[in-house]
Amino acid sequence: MVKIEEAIQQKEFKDPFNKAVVNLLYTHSYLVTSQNALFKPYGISPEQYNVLRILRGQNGVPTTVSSIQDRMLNKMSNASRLVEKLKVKGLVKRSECPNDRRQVDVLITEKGLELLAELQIRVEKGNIDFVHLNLDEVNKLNELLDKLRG
Amino acid sequence: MVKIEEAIQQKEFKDPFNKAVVNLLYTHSYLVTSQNALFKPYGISPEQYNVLRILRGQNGVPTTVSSIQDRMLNKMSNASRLVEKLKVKGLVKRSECPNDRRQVDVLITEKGLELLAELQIRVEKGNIDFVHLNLDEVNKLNELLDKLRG
DNA sequence: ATTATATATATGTATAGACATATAATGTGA
DNA sequence: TCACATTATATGTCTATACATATATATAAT
Repeated sequence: MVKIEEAIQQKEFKDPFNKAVVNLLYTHSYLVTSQNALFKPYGISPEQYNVLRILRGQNGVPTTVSSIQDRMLNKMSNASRLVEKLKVKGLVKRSECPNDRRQVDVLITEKGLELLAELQIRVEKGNIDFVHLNLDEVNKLNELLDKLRG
Repeated sequence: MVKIEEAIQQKEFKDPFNKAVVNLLYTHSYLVTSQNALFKPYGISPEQYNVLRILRGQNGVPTTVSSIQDRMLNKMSNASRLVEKLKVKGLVKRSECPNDRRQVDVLITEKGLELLAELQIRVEKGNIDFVHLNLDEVNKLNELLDKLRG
């Protein structure tokens, strides 16, 4: 186990709260770097994968762009552009919403579902490998992260 | 306290390990968004702030670009370009290393130290506010994050 | 000394995040 | 109806991440 102090060669932190923020940023980078290696061969980014996951969760019910935005892991991201990229790859379909022409209905395609299914196996297996905690510890971590955000 | 399931409207996760990865990505976004509001008025990004912090930690001893890279929170980042941006703002100085002309010595300037000092007060205060945990909990979180990375 | 290899830094390019603004459609109140 | 605010989506721009590659210098091998 490499403590955060060693990992970034910083002797000490102002307090454990500031240390936790740095630790979280650093651990985030560790996870994302690990995940990127998985996504690379599939020509899709983690963020695009996440959008596909959201769409599949709808079970065939079309979703608007703003609804995707609300459910994204990063609220500051840009659902409109991600959907556009997925459309270019043929992984989603976009259609004008009939009752409100401002809205856009988004649906995952068969091709999207197939790619997602294949990717998901690897991502879920990878995530277990990346997290070097036992079951009690990972449950505790989830609890602390939920509480952290207030 | 908002559980991750509510926050991103996902009913359940494959297992607590996959939940933890998603929880970490989401909590990271929460922290970064909170921090950005602090940095905005100073015309500097969190990443540039982090480079300044690394440089100050050297106490006047010049640091090479690759040494900065090693100590960054995100190892995939680009120290060369961040240093260039800080130089344009007059916050760091770059000079060719005499004993190895491939290397570049980087030093924080007076202006950089002043900006860092002013920012640091706000960032450190902010970090305490953002992390809604008590002392025992935050210590436990640090322990779990260190262990998570293996 | 010459060639090959390794290292330090810089640069090119694509995607995403952060944030402001534009555009179009809808809803609301006078 | 008309003016005005609101909402949904798209777009523009800058910074950072991710990763490949270029360039210069240093080191090692022959």
